[in-house]
Amino acid sequence: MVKIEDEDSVLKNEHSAMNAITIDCVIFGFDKGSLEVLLVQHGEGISKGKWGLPGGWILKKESTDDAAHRLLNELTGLDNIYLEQLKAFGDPDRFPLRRVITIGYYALVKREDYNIKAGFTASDAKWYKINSIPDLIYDHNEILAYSIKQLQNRVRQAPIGFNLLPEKFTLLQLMHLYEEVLGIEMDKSNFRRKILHMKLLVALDEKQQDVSHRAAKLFKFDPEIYTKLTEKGFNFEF
Amino acid sequence: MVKIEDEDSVLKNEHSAMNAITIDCVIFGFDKGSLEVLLVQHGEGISKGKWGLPGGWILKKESTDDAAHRLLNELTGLDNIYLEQLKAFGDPDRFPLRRVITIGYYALVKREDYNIKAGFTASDAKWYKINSIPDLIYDHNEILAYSIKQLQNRVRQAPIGFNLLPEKFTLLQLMHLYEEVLGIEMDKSNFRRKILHMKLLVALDEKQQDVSHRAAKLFKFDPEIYTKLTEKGFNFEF
DNA sequence: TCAAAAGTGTTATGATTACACCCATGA
DNA sequence: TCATGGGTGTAATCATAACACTTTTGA
Repeated sequence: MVKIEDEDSVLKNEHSAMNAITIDCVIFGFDKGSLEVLLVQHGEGISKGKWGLPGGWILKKESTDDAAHRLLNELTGLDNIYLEQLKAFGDPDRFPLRRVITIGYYALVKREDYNIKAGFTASDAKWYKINSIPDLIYDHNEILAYSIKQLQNRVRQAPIGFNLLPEKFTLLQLMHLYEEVLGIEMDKSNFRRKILHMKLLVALDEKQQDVSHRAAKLFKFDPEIYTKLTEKGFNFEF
Repeated sequence: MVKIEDEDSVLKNEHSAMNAITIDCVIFGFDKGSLEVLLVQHGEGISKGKWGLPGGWILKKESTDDAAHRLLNELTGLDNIYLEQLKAFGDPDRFPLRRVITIGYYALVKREDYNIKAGFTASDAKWYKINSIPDLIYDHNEILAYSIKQLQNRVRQAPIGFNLLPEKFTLLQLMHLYEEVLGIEMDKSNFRRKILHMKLLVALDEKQQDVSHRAAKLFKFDPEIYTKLTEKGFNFEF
């Protein structure tokens, strides 16, 4: 079971893992027009009941990236999650018991894929909307704030936003995602023109189901053009 | 005296500092139209004679940012250097003796300010042009490559490039800096229009001295607009 | 007087913005 | 039939790219 770096695991895990460095992970999801993050609750110790970012220790034989992937998998059961390192957070007083530096990561998951792993209950892990985040343990509010800025930057430079959407999506869903992440309003018509002009999307022969208005065309993204744009970046200046 | 993380200091410094984490720093300079980095030479141990990035240990009571500033100051004598963290490099085999994770930083210095510190000789530290970097110790070539990419990104989003130039500079010097960092050619006329249009620069009542052609007007940047643009970013899409 | 760099001006093209408008569909 | 979102069209404005041109100055 994944733990957030807590007072107990500090004492228990020293022998089997790197003992001055942890991983903390901001997991983003997008649901009903809202950007959310997955937080976990401390079970024991002095921070009992408080929420924080999921995290844990780095094993002696694994890279930090591997450690982050492993922790994510233990929590969500998902492989192949989009994951990027943020940076290291190294304030000497960030962790109360002793000096621990943490490496921040952020992940983008499709909410349709997400299922809480056995070992976790609804009271252990919960999605929080980005604008109603509680007071978190240690420096986790700072890490979260940094991750949001980073997401806003990255989303305008590479087509990573798709990792938050279902395989098939409508143009307006995509636009709402950008509006929510960037905190701005966009023009429907101009957005359509711009995004279609990039040739990144493939129109499907399918329409939305079960909506109480005109059904919109569904799109997916072209994986070939996606990798091309991810490598050389793109300019999404809204 | 600054050390790059070497086999000796691993053994000597364990008691006084964080022993599984180091700092490595890419120091960029701009001289005669070329982008350069400052490398230091290993004095002892199995990597004797090889070049690497300057780096060192993090003291128990200092933040990672403070550690990077301290190491830079010990090496160059400079305070107030422009410094940004890159990310943590955490491959389990990156350091040969045992598991050490390093936090990469990059710094931008004005070559006019730079003076090698007492304790260093010319054979200890040397500027290398970006396109003739030797084979470096550990994963330092990887860290350097990453820092160049990061510099290219940042330079197009915030006016940080000025940290590499003297206080007073001509528009063409600035343009050549961008050309060198981004590895592209630019149009003089279009560059002038674009950069002046941003209102970031202040024209001085001074001209270049001692040039064998028409002397160019000197500029400095407006610190107020500079901070504004640094906060909200700018778009330098060349 | 010539080379070298400083500095200005012009035009075509394309992207961006701010709209207004029509369409399809379930309640 | 009306509310809701889906989808199209257009004109004004602005940024960019490519280019030719003039000016200044030391050697």
